[in-house]
Amino acid sequence: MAKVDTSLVAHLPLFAGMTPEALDEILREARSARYPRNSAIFEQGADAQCFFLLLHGHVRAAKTTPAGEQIVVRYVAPGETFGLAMAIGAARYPATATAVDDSVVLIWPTSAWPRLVERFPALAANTLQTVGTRLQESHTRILEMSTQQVEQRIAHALLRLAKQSGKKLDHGIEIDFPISRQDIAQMTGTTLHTVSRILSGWESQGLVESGRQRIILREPHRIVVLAERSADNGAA
Amino acid sequence: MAKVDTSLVAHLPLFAGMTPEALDEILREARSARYPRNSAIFEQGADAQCFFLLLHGHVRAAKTTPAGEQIVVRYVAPGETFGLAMAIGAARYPATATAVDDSVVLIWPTSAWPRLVERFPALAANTLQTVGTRLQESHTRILEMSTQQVEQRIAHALLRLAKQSGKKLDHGIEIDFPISRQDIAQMTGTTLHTVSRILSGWESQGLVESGRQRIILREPHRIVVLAERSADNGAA
DNA sequence: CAACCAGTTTGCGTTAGCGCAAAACAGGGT
DNA sequence: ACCCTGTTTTGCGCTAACGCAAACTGGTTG
Repeated sequence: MAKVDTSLVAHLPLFAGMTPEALDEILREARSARYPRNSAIFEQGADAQCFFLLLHGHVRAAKTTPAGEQIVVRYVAPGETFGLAMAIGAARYPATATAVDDSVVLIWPTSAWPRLVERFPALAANTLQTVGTRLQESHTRILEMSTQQVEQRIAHALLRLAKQSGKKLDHGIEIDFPISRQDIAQMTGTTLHTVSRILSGWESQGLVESGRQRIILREPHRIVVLAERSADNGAA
Repeated sequence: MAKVDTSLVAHLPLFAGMTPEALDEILREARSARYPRNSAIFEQGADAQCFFLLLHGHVRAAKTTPAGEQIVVRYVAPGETFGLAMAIGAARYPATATAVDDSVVLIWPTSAWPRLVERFPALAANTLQTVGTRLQESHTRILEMSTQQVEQRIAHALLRLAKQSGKKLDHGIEIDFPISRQDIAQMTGTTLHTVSRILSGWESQGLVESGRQRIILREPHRIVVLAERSADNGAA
């Protein structure tokens, strides 16, 4: 089994407050794997045999309705865990995970979780922290969907992506993984048509520069203004 | 300090897998309090000095935007915990909690949490389970808001309330705490006007019976049909 | 018992955003 | 270099739901 360098992951929230020996012991139970761009990591409904830690790349977690409509639950950035079905006592994955870029992950068998938690209680505490934060973010998203209109939601979504996975450019920030209009629509609860129209509008105002699965925020500050503008204080 | 009967709470998920002695020790750190109907338990943004376990009554957790709009995050039923800001490492409550009915709660000081978790690791594991479940429910809600129309969302919301806090009647199920049209609107991301219109419609079809802060589902099965109907297979 | 008040109902005009359809576009593979 | 496929753009009509305004209801209070 390939050895994982502890120094690369020691600083992650998941391992906060752990001794190097503990970390070493935990990592010994993991294997690593590479997923090429656009490959499935696991499918919604499959039994949750493993949980994951993303080392490199980007992963999209999406949920599908019986009718086949999808929403993006979140984009996973390097250093984050995903596929934690066992944390909530679920036997099956509640969402589908896809590598949107060539990705490298650490993989633990779900069966190892109880033992690891027993031996390293900090693991449960740290995971609780993470899951709690995600719950908050979820609530914020619900709040936005309930109270803001589409343009503002898209602005927020892009700013969040920029913060989480933005690559600083000379002038602007680029979302550094492939993302389509459709994906943004599924993050914000709208349609790809509406997203396209809005981004076109922004592009003609010089706020963004975008193309095939590529988005650069040229004027982040002005986008923040859009995001925070309430329903009535529209354009002058 | 009033003594709490362990047998009343021993079966709760929060205390799963704990010895009676452990439970006793945990309960010794708690005090109990009573909140009359419509009284505030804590406010969004206040520092999170305590966390709570609801024994009797019902509590509404709501989040407010800077602009003053509200959404209902969830209704807390007896046996559930709330105000777990410390679980996610937040210093302040992310939402406001209000007793919607005369309620009795157990209260622990947030400061006791680290010690309790260290002494009883199962506490963290159980809480993780709970928070994880709530995260899933959140995602389901986002999915619904993205893909379903208002009538279906309201149907789902009422069915959920009925399941969580429904009182079985001879014919039908009554939501057994006061809930207004406005509240339902804030749960489903719509306006009280729209909720009122839809409930009026249902009432004239005999699906529900409702009045001032009171709702009885008379035909739960037919409401399930409404909830599951996809966008296109409308009325015959 | 009357006045009040919070919650509810309903009508009506408006509109943000959807849905369909079709065209333009951009890569990647052979 | 060319085709093929997946993505993006844009036009146009439509409608679900909003927003405002006004009337109504039933429980509570002085």
